[in-house]
Amino acid sequence: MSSQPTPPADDVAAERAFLATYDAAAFPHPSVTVDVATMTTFDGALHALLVRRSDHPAKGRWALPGGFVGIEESLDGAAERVLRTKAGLGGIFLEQLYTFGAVERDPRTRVISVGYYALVEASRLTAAKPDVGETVLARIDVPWTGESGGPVRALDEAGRELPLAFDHAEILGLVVQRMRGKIDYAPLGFQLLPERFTLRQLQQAHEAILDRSLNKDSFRRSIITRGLVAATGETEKDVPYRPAELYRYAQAENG
Amino acid sequence: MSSQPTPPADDVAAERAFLATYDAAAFPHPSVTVDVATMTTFDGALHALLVRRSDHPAKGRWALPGGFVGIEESLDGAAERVLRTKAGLGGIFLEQLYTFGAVERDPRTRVISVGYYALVEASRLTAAKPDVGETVLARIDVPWTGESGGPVRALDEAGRELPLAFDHAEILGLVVQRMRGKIDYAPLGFQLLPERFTLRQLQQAHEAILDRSLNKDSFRRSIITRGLVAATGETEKDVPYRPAELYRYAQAENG
DNA sequence: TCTGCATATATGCTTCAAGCATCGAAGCGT
DNA sequence: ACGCTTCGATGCTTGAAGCATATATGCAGA
Repeated sequence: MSSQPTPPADDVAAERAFLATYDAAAFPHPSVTVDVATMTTFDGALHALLVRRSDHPAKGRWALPGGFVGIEESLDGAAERVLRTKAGLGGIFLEQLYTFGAVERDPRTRVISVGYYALVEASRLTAAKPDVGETVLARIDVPWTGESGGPVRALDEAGRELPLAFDHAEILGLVVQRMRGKIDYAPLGFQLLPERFTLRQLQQAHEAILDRSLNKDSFRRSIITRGLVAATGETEKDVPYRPAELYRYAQAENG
Repeated sequence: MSSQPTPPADDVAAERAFLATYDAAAFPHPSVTVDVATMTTFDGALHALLVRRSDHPAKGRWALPGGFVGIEESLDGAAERVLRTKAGLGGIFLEQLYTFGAVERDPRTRVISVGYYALVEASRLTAAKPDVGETVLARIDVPWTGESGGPVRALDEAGRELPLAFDHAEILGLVVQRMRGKIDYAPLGFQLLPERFTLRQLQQAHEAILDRSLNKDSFRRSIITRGLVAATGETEKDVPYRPAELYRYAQAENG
């Protein structure tokens, strides 16, 4: 805030003197990690990237990619680093979710975890090659119950439930809840689609997030009248029915 | 999550052995604090409790009450403790807001701050006696601009702008933004009023949060038809006009 | 080539909530 | 008794969403 008045010069000197003697390591601190839920949609459902833990604690269980926050690294920077190094992804939507601070959430020691979630189109996520052992794109099943979704389950392609490490089921539940609360007014759906998409694809992304079907005409009208999309004039190709027009995201030009 | 399968017995033994040798203090950690914005409404505006910093850094500036998170204390517990010890308040609405993790946000050392906000009725806040030096109930001015509010200013009763420490202006801006986004569907307004209140008082609380006037009839209809309030049969007293009926909050009974 | 099919896209009707104006009701003060 | 202020109800209008219907378009198969 550059509009704030500058303190008197002698206060500045006193502050400098204080800082020179401050001992940051004088008392025990909780550790801080970031955990990143990378979400995408396909087959009409939300999916998240999970990695199988190769070490204790929770060895063998499935977890969100995460890492400790460096001493000279911002939280956002740490989340970007985890996303880049553990999921092989960069330049995508990434937003802080919530911070989880229960004392016993990690059995090793006191760990506070700042949860993030990222959104990416499915083709980029399946093409990305994470360099961290065994991974899976798990279907995240959180039944629609109006407000705060139902129980959280992570399923593999065969429908088997994957056991999650730590409190990561809780984190994923909050990710889904946040996405459901936000998609009505924030352009989350576009982050899950390629640059050009049909309105049907956009609706399917919304339906996957919400876990409920939407009225087709109302959806189209709402998206178009709000000026969220612009027609490209092109149509989809190689479909066995009438091709739909391709649209692109048009960042709200209101006036 | 008790529904998860139990790992095999030998894995449990291996995990115990691992934990016995884990050294939590082996690498440098950022410190973690909580900062609590205690909000109330009166005179048609939002107000926040601020304390004047008596020590460096930022000596003399106004700050949100805060404190370091203990090694065996949850984040929510730390926020409750700060609220109790530094504002003299307990048993009120308290919710996590966002976590601020820029590297240079505190000049002492690396400090990550988990922001919380609390809501309380004005009479309880003015009656509470914080035991931490000089305090002020600052009017928080964030102009309504539709989406993400305007510039954040903290003003004393005379309208003078109070200089804020660290990134606390940013935190307060996010508090207001969160409250504005949430009040349409969450019962925030009731937290700012006594148990029994008139619909006019509730509307004034909403208007103070939003910094804009609301249509009286639409507001009444919306609140009543959503079943958010129940009439008590009593009316307000000692008013120089027709007394309005007193209502109380009725936690959404939908069926 | 013609026909059927699946989907896209446009149009109209109904329902419901919000904005807005009007009007009577209920207390208090002069 | 009268006027003032606010409460609280009623009705009208507008706009968005749900729903149904009708037409358009491209492909596949007879």
